[in-house]
Amino acid sequence: MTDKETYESKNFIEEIIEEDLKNNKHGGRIHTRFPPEPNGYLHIGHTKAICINFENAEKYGGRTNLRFDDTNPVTEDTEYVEAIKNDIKWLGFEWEGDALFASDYFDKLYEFAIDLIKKGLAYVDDSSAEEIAEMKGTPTQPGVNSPYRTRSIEENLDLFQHMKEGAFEDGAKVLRAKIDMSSPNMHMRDPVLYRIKKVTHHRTGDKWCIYPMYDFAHGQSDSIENITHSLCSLEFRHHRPLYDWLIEKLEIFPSRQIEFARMNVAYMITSKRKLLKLIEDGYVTGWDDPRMSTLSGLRRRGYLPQSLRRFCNIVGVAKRDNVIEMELLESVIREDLNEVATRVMVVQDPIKVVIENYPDGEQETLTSVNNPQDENSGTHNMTFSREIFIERDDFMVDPPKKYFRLAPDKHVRLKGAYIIKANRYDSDAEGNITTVYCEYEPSSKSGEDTSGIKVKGTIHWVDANNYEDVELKLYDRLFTDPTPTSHEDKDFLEFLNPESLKVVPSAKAEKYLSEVGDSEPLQFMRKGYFIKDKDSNDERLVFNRTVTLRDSWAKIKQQLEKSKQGQ
RNA sequence: UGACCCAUGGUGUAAUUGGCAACACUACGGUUUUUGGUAUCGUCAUUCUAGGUUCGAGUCCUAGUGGGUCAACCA
Repeated sequence: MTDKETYESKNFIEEIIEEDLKNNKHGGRIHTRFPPEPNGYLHIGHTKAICINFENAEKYGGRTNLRFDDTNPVTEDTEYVEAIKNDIKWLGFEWEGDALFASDYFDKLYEFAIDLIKKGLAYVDDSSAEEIAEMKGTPTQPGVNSPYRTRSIEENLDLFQHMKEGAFEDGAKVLRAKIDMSSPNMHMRDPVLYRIKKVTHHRTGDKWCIYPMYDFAHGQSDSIENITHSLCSLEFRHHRPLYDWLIEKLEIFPSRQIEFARMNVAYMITSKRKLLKLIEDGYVTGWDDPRMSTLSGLRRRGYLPQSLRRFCNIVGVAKRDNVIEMELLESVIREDLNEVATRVMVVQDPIKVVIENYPDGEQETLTSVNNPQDENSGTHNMTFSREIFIERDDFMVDPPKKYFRLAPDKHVRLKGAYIIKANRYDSDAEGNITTVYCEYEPSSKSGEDTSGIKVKGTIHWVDANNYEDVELKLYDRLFTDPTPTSHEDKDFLEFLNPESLKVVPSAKAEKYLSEVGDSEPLQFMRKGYFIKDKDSNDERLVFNRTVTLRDSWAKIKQQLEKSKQGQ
């Protein structure tokens, strides 16, 4: 065994951690954190951040805190706190101790601010937001010092205390760090540390009327919690010098910020503001609409938590912008569902088949394997009789050569039952097939076939004398463009897919479907993976399509149609 | 017209740190199959460009090009 064979490739974060471990930095302790703001639901993009933080800690024997970054009471709410906790648990992660809140540190943060003022490194600015923006300059032009920048420490201390006590109106004053108004990094141009907001906070109530900004709360919270590796996305790169500056000046625990590229998935959006817009304007039914990129949406859609985690691991971690193809996500979920889904037969668009040589009034019971991938999955029963439903797609009057399904004078196997042959059919005034008349081969029963008939196709079916009507929700991508929010000249709503949801009000399902559990993964054979929806009740069963099965016939069909047009 | 980050197949990541560009997905073509599913085999790259260092460069250096980020009292 050589080094070559034992070598395992590491991403850049793992390399940093292993280097730190090697140097016994922080005594070999690894402590990460996931810091969501409770102002919306978690989405697929967060999943990557969650996995990176929790899995790296787990891998290197460390811990991970869950800390809510709740420093802006205007947009935050406890409803989101509960939803976020629920989603993280669903993914299978356990955070260290109780959930933490940046708002737990408001007292400490206030002391930090006083410390900074006393060190002559922060000042109270009376300028308006517009004036501050004006004085800040632009990325290509240096800013200018605020006239209030030279206030004495005593005056700053006094003013800041009065800010805290509510002596000033919202926006009248802010506390700023005194750094460098000509820095090429805009975040170092005397960033605002505290602002006045006379707003009730979801946890601290009316105790405070000044609230710290992100830059004065996040890194400090990391430090207070002794976080060793603060893993965040690339857009915070420019904040890092400020993150480090504050830690240095405050002389507190030196957490280290490391940035990675956030994950983008084609045809999905992850802007909380835009997701909220979809809900508010009624394009979707809520945060948990199965078309949403939210974890609650994906869960309702039938995605498995381990699939999402595996997806994030396959995608990897790096520092370049990326858009992951949806096909990869679908491949991962199909792979997992294939292993566990119970197979059932459901006809979505039925036509009736009458088996003329099968005795009228008779019914037999056949067994159906629950999952051919799993020997221990068992079987369930289904009935067969003279009249059955098959899929409209599975019969063609004048089929092309490559069509392996039912057609006049052609044989096909009914999955788990008999071989049948079509003799004739009825159609309505518009030419739609209404009934196909067939004969079956009694010696071809599934598992004991002595007929010797070779068939190329096997189709699914449901006993027309014993079935359950169910509602199906067939979901497709929510947008027609892979990156709907990337167009400067067009609003993302212009790319909404009008066919993102198709409802099948009464599909014909085998009876067994009424017995399946709420979160039992299902495969509707030859159609796709489904999961029972929470809208199901005693009168009506509703199923969401998680993802279709791969469909190579659809491709062949498309090619046939194309070549037909070409002629 | 500033600073910072990034650049390897259609997509996303690798390349044991300077030594035969690999894996997965997609696409295409086979095999198997009582799901046109699953499984399985095969095909698809002169590493953004130009110089340089070196016996040897995807990797190091220089310049360019392209993409991204930063100017909220948001996080």
